[in-house]
Amino acid sequence: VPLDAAPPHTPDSRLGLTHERILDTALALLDREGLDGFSMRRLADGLGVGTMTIYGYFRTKDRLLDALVDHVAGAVPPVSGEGSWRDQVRVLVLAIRRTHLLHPAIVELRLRRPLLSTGALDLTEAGMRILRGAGFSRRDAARAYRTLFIYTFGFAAFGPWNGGEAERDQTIRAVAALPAERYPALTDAAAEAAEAMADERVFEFGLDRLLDGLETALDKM
Amino acid sequence: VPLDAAPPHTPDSRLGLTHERILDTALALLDREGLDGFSMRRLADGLGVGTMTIYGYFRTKDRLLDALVDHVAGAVPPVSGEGSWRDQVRVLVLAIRRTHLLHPAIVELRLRRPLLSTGALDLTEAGMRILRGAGFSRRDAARAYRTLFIYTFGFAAFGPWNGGEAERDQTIRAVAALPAERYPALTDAAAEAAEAMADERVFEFGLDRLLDGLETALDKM
DNA sequence: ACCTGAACACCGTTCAAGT
DNA sequence: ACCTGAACACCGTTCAAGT
Repeated sequence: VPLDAAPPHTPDSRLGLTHERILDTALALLDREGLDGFSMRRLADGLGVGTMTIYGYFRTKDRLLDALVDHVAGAVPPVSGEGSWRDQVRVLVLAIRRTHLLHPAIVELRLRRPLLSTGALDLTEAGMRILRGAGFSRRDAARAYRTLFIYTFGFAAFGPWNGGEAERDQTIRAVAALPAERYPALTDAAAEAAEAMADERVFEFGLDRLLDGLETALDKM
Repeated sequence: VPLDAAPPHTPDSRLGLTHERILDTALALLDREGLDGFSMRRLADGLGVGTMTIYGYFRTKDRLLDALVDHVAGAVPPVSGEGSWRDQVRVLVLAIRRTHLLHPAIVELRLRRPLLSTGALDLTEAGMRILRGAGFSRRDAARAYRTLFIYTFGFAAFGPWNGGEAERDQTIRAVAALPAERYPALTDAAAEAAEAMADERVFEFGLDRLLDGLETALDKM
């Protein structure tokens, strides 16, 4: 488990190339084309550089992707320490969510990679500070942060389909058209089920339930 | 949003090929090699068949993967309707979790695909039935199921590293070695934080908090 | 030293041909 | 009709060569 995705080598570029510029261009390509459309060859084209030049800055494609994940984690704005612990957790979690929703492919990448990069650790530290300050034990704070973290990334990953209203209407119709004998509970609540699959507010609904549960556990300590 | 990943075409095989046999072989290959190691060419080799033969059964690789996702969702054992709604939800969610933990690559695939396959709908129906029976409104039941579903898949996806004890010990050491000035809360709880990243019980901790929160909401209705 | 084209071992899928 | 090899347009990465 490498603690840092830090660049192994920093050439003195003759082409004005830097890790930063490569990462920015790579992120834009990833946002535009998705994971499937992203390739070292296309990235090199976008940078106006030979394919193999990138390998002087990142040893492999995987290393570059690791750095990209950390790059985005580092882009989550720091949160202020004001308000109740619930408010602070909400702000932190929503900041993580907002930043990562801008880069869906990054969420996908996180699945396969370790989380111990500097960007991720800063977020963990922020979360642990809030929860410990609220009075959670070391163990419960660690578990609570992990739960909140996975909930947030789970929603960013599996959450609302980015499709528009048309797709939601289609989903409602599809669910309503299911055979009622086999799916009684589902067809009875077709509109609500489709809405829950597409609606942004479901994230906050679940988050509030989770925070309620954590508060109950805290009161019992 | 296609409601069913059903095969578009079923040839009368001269080689004893069926969709079922292709899917079983594909799942074994996927489990063994991961998403990166999975290819149509390798699958065809495993089946002792020309690569292009598979295209007579599944129109593209993506269609085959869709069918595979549904195949696994359909393999979740049906749950009995006994006990409190909390117990029933726990049993359902743990069944989904257990089945999908056997096939990590399937969880990864779910990220990119719609969820409206027959296998997934059966699980939604089971969940909705339990929650509606407990007394949740149509809307809250739909939201609660979606939250539980995403929590479960989020944990299956981002959850415990499959690494063994060695990796966990390494994580503890890595976290403990962080600079305490920058990561005071994290280094103070290094062992607990590492444990939360590797420990199986964190899933149930968070699930219980979520169920507590849902119960509170139910009581207020 | 920084940079790169050619080459290697792979992909998914089209298409025409084989039975 | 079912099945398939060759071919096309791609990959990531090694390696030797260019400056």
